[in-house]
Amino acid sequence: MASASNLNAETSQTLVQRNLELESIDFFVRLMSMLGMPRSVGEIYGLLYFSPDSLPMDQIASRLGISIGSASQGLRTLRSLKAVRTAYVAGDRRDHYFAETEFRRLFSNFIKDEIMPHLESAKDRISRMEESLPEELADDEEFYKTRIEKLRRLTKASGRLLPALAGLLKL
Amino acid sequence: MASASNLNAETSQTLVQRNLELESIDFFVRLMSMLGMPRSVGEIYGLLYFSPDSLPMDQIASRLGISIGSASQGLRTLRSLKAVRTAYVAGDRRDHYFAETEFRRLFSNFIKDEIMPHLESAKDRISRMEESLPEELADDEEFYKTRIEKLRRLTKASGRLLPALAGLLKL
DNA sequence: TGCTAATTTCATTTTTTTTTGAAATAAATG
DNA sequence: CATTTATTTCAAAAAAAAATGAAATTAGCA
Repeated sequence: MASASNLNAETSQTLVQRNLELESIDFFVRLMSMLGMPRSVGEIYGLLYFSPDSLPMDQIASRLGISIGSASQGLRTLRSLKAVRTAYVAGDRRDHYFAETEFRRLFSNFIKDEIMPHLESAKDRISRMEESLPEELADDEEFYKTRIEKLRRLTKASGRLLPALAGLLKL
Repeated sequence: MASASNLNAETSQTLVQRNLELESIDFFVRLMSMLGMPRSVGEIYGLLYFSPDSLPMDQIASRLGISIGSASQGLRTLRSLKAVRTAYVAGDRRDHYFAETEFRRLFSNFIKDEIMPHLESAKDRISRMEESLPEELADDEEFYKTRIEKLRRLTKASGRLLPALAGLLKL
């Protein structure tokens, strides 16, 4: 029953495989939570990362012991980050998910979707600060100008650096 | 009363200054929350960032409308990141806080304190995976080996890249 | 088209995180 | 050294985030 693979992929799994799966889930739960993602998202990705076969949502949910609601939401998040994709499996009308494992691309999607929008709105906020300033602040004027300028440099540098980051990721 | 500065720094503030302060608080609350810091921490830093005078804890709390408990906790966090420092003010036994504004250094502290420890433990977890593997996985063996190797490369690259990041931050 | 299985949505519940406030501690002044 | 002021700590309350589960929707199949 060990390695004949997926005649009945829904049930057979060696202990070694299960152990890896658990480590993987643990690994990605932590990683994702550093990136501000909920536990369930990390669990799902961790499960799929070490799954040789793609898995339908209901199996993801039952293997992880989470609700199908959570699974659906989590998969939506992962899909939007392009961290999972779906595969057709003949004779099964369920969607089958597998992990996208090119971290470079994942990262760059994450930066584009989750970080850059914030940076954009930060720019606006800084502009508003600058506009609010030009009254007559006399002695303190320099202080405020300097601080605003610092923020501007910070956002500018981040806006350049972060997208470049994924490119530097030589994996 | 406008610009004579701090004879009575506890109370006098122009509208322009108050407006900047609010924008700054808003700005840093968002930024900090992206980095997983609680609201109060962002508020405190935002307040101090545009404060020409250093401020004692009780004033920070009352200006922000937060409890002194929160202020104490938040300042502890900021201190540990070296994002604020204290200044002596003659004839006042309270500690007076001001914002450290060198973002490059702040960043590198953040990476060192909040990210690198996780990366370290990730390495261990990957080693454990590798050790658990070397039974006989036959056909699937390659799959698992590849995936583990990918994780190793990811953590290795991150461990190099992240600390270097602060250096690249030319502000 | 009608039926059934798969998936999504979302109000409610649960869990986790953050804040509060008051008691404990520490530190400075007279 | 006693008293007052400043700060920390931490149990309890409040707020925020995430998960659940059941109803609604969608999509495939006969």
